[in-house]
Amino acid sequence: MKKECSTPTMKDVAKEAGVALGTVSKVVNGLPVGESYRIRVETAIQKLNYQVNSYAQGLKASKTYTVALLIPNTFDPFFASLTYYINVALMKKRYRMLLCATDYDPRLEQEYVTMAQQNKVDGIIGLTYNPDLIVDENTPFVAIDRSMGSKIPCVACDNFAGGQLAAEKLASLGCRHVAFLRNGSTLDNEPNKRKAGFETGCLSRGLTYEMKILNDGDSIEEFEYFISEHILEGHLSFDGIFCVTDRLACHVLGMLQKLGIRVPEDVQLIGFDGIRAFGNMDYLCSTIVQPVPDMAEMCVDLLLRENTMAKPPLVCLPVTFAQGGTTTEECTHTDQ
Amino acid sequence: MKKECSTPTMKDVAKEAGVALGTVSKVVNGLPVGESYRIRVETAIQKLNYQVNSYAQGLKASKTYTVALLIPNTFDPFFASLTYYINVALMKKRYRMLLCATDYDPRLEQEYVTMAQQNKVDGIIGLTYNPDLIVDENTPFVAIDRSMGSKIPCVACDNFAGGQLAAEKLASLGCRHVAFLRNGSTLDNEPNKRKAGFETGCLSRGLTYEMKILNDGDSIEEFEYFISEHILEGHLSFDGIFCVTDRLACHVLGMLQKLGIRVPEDVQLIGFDGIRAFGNMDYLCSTIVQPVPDMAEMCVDLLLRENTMAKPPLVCLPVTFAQGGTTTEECTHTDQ
DNA sequence: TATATTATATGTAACGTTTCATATATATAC
DNA sequence: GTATATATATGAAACGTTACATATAATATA
Repeated sequence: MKKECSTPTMKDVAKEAGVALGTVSKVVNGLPVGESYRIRVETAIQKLNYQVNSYAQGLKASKTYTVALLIPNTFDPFFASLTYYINVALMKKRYRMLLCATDYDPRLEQEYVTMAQQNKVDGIIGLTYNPDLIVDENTPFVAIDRSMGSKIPCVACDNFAGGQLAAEKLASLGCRHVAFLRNGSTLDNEPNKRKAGFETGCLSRGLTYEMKILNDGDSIEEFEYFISEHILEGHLSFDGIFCVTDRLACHVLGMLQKLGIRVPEDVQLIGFDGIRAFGNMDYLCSTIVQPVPDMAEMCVDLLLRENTMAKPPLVCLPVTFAQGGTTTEECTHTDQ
Repeated sequence: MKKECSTPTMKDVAKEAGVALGTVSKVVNGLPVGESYRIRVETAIQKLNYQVNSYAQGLKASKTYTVALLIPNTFDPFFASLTYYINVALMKKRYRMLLCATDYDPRLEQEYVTMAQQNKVDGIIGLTYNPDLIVDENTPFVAIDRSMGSKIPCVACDNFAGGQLAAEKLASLGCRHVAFLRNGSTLDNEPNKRKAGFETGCLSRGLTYEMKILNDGDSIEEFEYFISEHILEGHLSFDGIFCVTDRLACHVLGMLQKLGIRVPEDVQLIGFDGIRAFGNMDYLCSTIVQPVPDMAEMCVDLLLRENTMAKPPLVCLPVTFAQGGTTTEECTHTDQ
């Protein structure tokens, strides 16, 4: 009668049902209300096709059931997988997810954090690269792969153990002299522990090793020079390579093939992350697998934890090795 | 003095600056206001670290600067890329994005639509599989890859032309007898026009062809039987294959290699989508590339168009061919 | 100097909920 | 039949904004 086009409000429902505003609110929120009232309200809701306005709810309750996810992008398979599983974990708890693709841009990261806070999100999960990121004290924040002080919990896989595992795997496959290749962010983040873990593993298994670390901005072709320099009479001076990511491992695989070096016959290659072609097919390379679904669940749990129990500053989840064709099958009995 | 812990509101800023509420609002929204007032308000905002509450704004304006994206998941590279570029396009217009991963579940799709509407989003972009999806009349909706009636615009690449292009490419590479392989959803959606386009292309270039179409639930292994059945004396009876997606093409590539058939020497293989390893590296296979960034931009443009100009029911964006190693290099002069 | 005209700040109502104190109806006891 | 206790519905206030009608100050005109 009054306003035809706009969406109906609780007031409209109340009028239609001939009850008070508060009664409608109770019905909508499942609070106890007389049977006859409930029915009248429910039919009115049906008739008007009423839906609650969660912005009004959010304003009143200052609880919005929304969480922001800051992540560089969604096309990197690791980020894509994390995004998906965090979305699922949030949905399971009836939370919505605001996606914020930051493209590794510290300025954009800060902008998104500010925006998220204005949006009164109930929390932020962030895989960020801005060492000076300012997050408001009373917006819960969970970091992925980066420690941001003792107040902010960080979720990561056990990167150190992963590095160790890679070394041990190479050792048990018969490698003697190995290499570690790393590129990407040089910030002090959790994935950088892969190097320390790998060194520790090499030492404990008697492997000698060398390293090639690229800084931000260095061309990935540097790895090709590095590899070429280690070819003597058609042979590579090392017999195993551990790359800091599967992404790098795939690059390196291409370089090795171009140089006529066979994988895994001439050199064993292990990556890190557990990337599969299309998400459910074979691993792209032999790899240390991050438990992405568990990490996602853990982020959400930590973020939305109600109890005041102190949140752990770092949660490391276990990694596993997966055979992906760039290492030989393990022979358990012979020690060549 | 009063409430220490809670976030400051406009009222607090007004009190701090000694001005009226409306003046603060004007400053925040960049409306004209006396210079001395502006300075006083801005310093107060700085001092209190005030941030607008966009839930209050949303309630008042019934405009939330939020758009929901419904997509099956983010780990499929095509979806991941779409998600990223839509996020970027929205951000460019200062819109936020609510990510809704539906896992192809029609029930979940409907649930997300309802949720999005309650959330008073300004619009929904959806790549959905529920033929009966109910979307409220006054929530703008843009579909990707599926026509949902004349009222709802649909954005897609030119799938028909893509099919044609694949056929023409195979023809110009010297193929005589080709095959079309399709799996995935059998709903009436835009990508299914690839088949018709391919047939048209084959006919116009004098190629004979056969098809193998799998229905929902059929095992992908069926393609392996199909291929095996067409091997006579170690030779495949066709010399070109067009797969409905790169994903399928990669599967088929594996099958062919397993069967000892060389690609592209024995058979040329073309996929569809334009998937690259890790988003910025080589194409996984020779492919018809969808213009994902343009499609993303178009979705956002159509969704947020202010003018009342009738929205086109279907927008097809041009595709291109990309060489990805599963076809031979084109020899422009000889016609073998 | 007094008046008309403009420009700009003020403060209140409204957006659609939830909550809580109040009012009403129902049942129980005397 | 009245008084008391209990249960449940009611409606106003509040959440933090924006917009508009009103009030105030500043400027131009006579």
